[in-house]
Amino acid sequence: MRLAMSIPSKSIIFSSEDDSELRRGPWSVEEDDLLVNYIANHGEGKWNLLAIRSGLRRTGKSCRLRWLNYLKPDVKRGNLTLEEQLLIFELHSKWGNRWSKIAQQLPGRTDNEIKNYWRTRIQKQARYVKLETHRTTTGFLEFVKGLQMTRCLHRAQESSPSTISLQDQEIPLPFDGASHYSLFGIWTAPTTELTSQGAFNHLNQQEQNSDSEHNNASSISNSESVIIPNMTQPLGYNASQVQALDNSDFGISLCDGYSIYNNAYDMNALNLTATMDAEKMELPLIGCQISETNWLNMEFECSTWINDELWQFRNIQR
DNA sequence: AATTTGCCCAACCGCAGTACG
DNA sequence: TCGTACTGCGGTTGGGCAAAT
Repeated sequence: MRLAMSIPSKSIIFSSEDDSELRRGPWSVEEDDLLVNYIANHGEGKWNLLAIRSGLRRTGKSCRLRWLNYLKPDVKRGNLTLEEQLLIFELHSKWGNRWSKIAQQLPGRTDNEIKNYWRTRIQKQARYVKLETHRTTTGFLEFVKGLQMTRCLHRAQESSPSTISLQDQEIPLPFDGASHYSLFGIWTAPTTELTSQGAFNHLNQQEQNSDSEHNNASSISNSESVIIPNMTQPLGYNASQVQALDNSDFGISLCDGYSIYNNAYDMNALNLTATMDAEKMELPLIGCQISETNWLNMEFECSTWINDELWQFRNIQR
């Protein structure tokens, strides 16, 4: 655990002749103590005043951030649990990048922590997916197979709970760099159109509606989601489209049209022409075949699976 | 052993909303 | 009603560290 460093960072601004210069960068242990003691005696709030009276050469803003994200006693440290990952994923699908709102649902977790988690874990997986889909359809197929595997495990768990402990299982997913059954989830982005019948059914619809109007442009509300069944063309990328995405400064865009970097759904990316080879590809684990004309169904089924995974997993947890 | 690369996350920044005089 | 200060939020940056080369 990286704690506050007592060694001043080079980013800390100070002046040899003027000791009142504001400090920046990592907090020292002494500063932490000062802040904790002050708040213990005077309470939170009035951060600018606090910064002045406490003797800290920090801005009030910096003090507030340090307290809320690190020093506050109820701040939970350590890795996010599986349940927390699940909840983050679920809430992000609902609220988008409203980190503080998501954080409110995870006691002890800060918006900053959740934001960092999302950016690092999810982007890493997104890169993997992109890499795979760039070259072949293998990524998608592997992804689907991975899901199928997890579903089998879930079903086994349901039918014989004593034989398989999902909690203890390490279920490798092809798109997940980590070996754990983590909730990676970005792939599920296109599934929002399924929410009326999918995993997020249980979300309070009224709340969804009221929240959707607060969503900023960087996120997508359920009402804005793409209705895949209305599409007349199978999903898929052709080389030029993938190349176009590569050339984009936004970097990561997934085959579902979701861009990690700007956290938006690229509707244009969804309106793609069929480019898959007509040849059929075996999916042994799933026991079905995919042809060009089946890609739409494949996408749809995949969406359903993912929603099911979440839904079933929640049930298992309960 | 030295260097490079990539990941993680604390901290900062700018902006918007709110409270208050 | 206006101006200012405060607070909260989301996006971004950069340093530390460990793994890879």
